[in-house]
Formats: sequence, structure tokens, C-alpha cells
Amino acid sequence: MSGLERVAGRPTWLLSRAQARAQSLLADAFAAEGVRGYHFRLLAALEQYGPASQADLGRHTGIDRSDVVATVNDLVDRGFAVRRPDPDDRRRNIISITKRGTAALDRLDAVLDGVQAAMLAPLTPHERATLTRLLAKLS
Amino acid sequence: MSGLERVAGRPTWLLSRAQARAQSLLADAFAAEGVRGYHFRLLAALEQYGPASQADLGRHTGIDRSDVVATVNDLVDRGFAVRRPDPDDRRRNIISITKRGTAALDRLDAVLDGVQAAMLAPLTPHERATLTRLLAKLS
DNA sequence: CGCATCTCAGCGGGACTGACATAT
DNA sequence: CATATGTCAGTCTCGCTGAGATGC
Repeated sequence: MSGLERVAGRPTWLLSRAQARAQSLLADAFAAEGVRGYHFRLLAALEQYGPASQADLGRHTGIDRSDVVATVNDLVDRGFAVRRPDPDDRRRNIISITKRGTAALDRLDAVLDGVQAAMLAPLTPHERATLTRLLAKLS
Repeated sequence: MSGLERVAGRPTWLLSRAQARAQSLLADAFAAEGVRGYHFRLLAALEQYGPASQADLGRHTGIDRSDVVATVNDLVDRGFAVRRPDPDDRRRNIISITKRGTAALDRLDAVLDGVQAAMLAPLTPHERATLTRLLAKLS
């Protein structure tokens, strides 16, 4: 038996441990592509929802508006996205993903799949589906 | 449908979201007791394993040695633990929990139980057991 | 007016690295 | 000698707050 028995049976502890492992694996894998979790999340949202304002990006991804600013700056600097003012609402910027951005996203998807396969290796396919379903209910 | 569909079905994403919620709830609840996760983990390890060196505490809890130092400093300052040199190995300190420490731990346990009950409210008892079992397999 | 958006500065917890002195 | 321990300083991601400027 490894870990703390006192807390080992507690879901929040297990959640924390598992997430720390996933986070660590993902951070390493993403670092090879020069990005962080925030970059991936925004790119994924841009591809899924199409061009969006920064506020909407924040709502879609759960990233704070102030953090969206800096992350979009990074994406624009790398040529993964473009930021242009919204002519219909001059408070807003419209963020769009570029071809380089979608290409990067495709690579990151592959990275994520690899990490997930490694993470979930101890589980059977049925268990993986169950875990996904239960976690979804917690959101 | 809330969240990112593209990543919403991915276990690592769900893990991250659920963990962020638990983390946020726990941080707030622990803050009311004036402690953080590191403090709780060390107190729990001290109560479970008895007096231990800082290196062993790190191994039990998954906390880095260097972070154990600062956290033990906090616990000693608050009177939750005592640090004394190991006469049998002068490299080591022996950390022991105090009565104030165990009292604090009891309160923190209650806090954790409350947060967990709130977190797991959407799940049936059987689902909670399943989630716990599956998460344990990921460690 | 109230409200939304974008931006900037900063904070704090958690996880980690590198280095160093000391002791085994 | 190599290894283990404790300590210190610093980095990084992530999540968050507060404030201000601009536009609806």
C-alpha cells in the first residue's frame, strides 16, 4: 500500500494526486511543443467555436479574462492566432486561429492522446468510460 | 452543453476541471483554519506514521523535500508540530505532531469531509465508490 | 447611468530545480 | 568516495483579484 492511508481513500486526495500526475506528464509533453495548457485550451476553443471574443474564449475554457489576454498575446506572437478589432462592437477583439495554429493543435492533440493513453493504461476500456462519465458528472 | 466539447470528453481535461473545483473549495475551507494543503498533508502523515524525518514525510506525502522544510517551519510556528534533531543520525530532524496539531487535524478532517460531500453530491454512493476505486488505480 | 470588454499589475498555492553544507 | 538529509533561493503554471480605460 503506497501513499497516505488516512487520505488515500478520499476522492479529493486521489483526484489531486491523479491530476498532479497528468499535469506533470502534460506539461512535459507540451513543453516539447513550446506551449502550456492555456495555449492548448484556447486553440481548441478557437477551432471548435470559430473566431470569438476574448471574453467568450474565457467563458468557453474557464480561463480568466486577464489570463486570456496574455495567452492570446503568446498565440499571436507565434502566428497561431490573429487578433483584430470587432467592427460591430469596438470593445471587443475577434480572435481567429491560423493554419499554423490548427497544425499546432493537431500535434498537441496527438501529444494529449499519448499522455492519456499512458495515464489510463491501468484501466480497462470499460473502466475508462466509467471514469469519464463520473468525472463529467462532477463538473 | 457547457465547456469545451473538443476536450470535454477527455479524461485529463475532466480531471483538471474537477480537481480545480475541489482545490478551490478546499483552499477556501482550509483558509478559514489558516492552513493550506501542504499543512494538512503533513499533519495527516505525522498522525498516521508517527514521528518521522522530513525526508520520510516528503516520501509519504509526495511533497518535495524543500517544500517540507518551509511547511514544517509553519507547523512548528503554530505549535502544531515540534522539530528536534535525531540523536542516532545527526543529518536528520525528527518531526512530531503536538496535541494542538492533532486537534487542528481533527477540524481539518471535518472540513475535508464537508467539501467532499459537496463535491460528490451528484453521484450515488455506488458511483462514489467506483470513482474512488478507479482514481486509486491511476496512482 | 449601469454594464461589458480588454488590459495591466500583482498575489498565492503547488510543484519543481539547482546548489550547498553536513553527516553517513 | 558516493549517498542522504536539510536548507535556501529561485522558477513556472495556474487560478485569482483589483483597478483602470474604453465602449455599449
